Amino acid sequence: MATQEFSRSLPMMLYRALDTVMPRFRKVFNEFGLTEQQWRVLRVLWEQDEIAFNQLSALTLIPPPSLVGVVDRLTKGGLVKRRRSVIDRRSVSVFATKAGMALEDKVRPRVELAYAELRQAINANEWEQLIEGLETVVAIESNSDGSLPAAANQ
Amino acid sequence: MATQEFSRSLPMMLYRALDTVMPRFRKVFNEFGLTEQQWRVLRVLWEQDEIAFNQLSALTLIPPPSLVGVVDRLTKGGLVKRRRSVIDRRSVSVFATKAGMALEDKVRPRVELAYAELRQAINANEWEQLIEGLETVVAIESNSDGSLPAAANQ
DNA sequence: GTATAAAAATTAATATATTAATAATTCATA
DNA sequence: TATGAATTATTAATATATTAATTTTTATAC
Repeated sequence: MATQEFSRSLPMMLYRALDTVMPRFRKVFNEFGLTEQQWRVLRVLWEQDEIAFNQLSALTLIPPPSLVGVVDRLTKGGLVKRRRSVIDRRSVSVFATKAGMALEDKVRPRVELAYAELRQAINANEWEQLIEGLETVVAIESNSDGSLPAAANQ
Repeated sequence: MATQEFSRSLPMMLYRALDTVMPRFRKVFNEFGLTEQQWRVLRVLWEQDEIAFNQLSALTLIPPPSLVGVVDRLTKGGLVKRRRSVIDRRSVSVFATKAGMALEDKVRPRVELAYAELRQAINANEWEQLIEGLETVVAIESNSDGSLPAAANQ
């Protein structure tokens, strides 16, 4: 039946994979009062003292309009702060407060344990192939209109 | 650097893959005034005359609280209708109206063309391996608490 | 048969995604 | 150097996701 074809399409398989793996992580985030997106922001800031807003958006995969709210709520929680650039007053950077930095020791080991358990559930070779396959997808050139370049159709 | 490790983690790679492939599809949906989720519902109803609400949720991967609104808006647009079961009055089924069915001929070829273009951008073998890898992930047993079964840690 | 539990859809509250538009600033160039 | 274009973050409007709670109905146990 063709509905099966739909269920096994690349987009649906990607969504199903996320639905399979993310709940175990979100459970950890929620224990610390964090949302998934808030954790992603902190995860980046733990390794990068201060980062431009647009780079933070790129690294966390959180679109700018959403990131505004995520940073707002992290700021309200005392975990991060904004700083406006003096050189280019359009741009804003974000950095973690002491409280935000202190969370790393508590949260990160728990998340990495969940990740290790996930990895152990899958054969190492297959895991590697999967990541490589996803990198191939990500490497697809996409124009502003979302269409594929002509060179790809060969 | 460890941020690279984060960017190549399975969840982030899944998100990046979706961010790469979905815009070209959403562009088509939007041309017909449909959201991605609305299209998913119609995509199922085009092949299944009438379907239980909870099965529609499972097939579309739209969680029930979200699906309520999606079906509401499709109903308001005259594309689907609800029917309450006489046998079990808790359950509801959904079916496409004539207008909803008529959309198939216009929308589906456009979506399938976009899908074909996407497939051509990736080597056929790699595509197959990717889908298989995703199926392995989806097959992971997940308990209600989100942890992996002990048998998986071997 | 009745109380209790379970199931199904829904509501509620909050957070995030999507798309378009806007305000402030900087850049480019004529 | 003034002006129009481009950048950056943000707001706005709507749709969806997440989690918990609720309502209605059905199933179960006693």
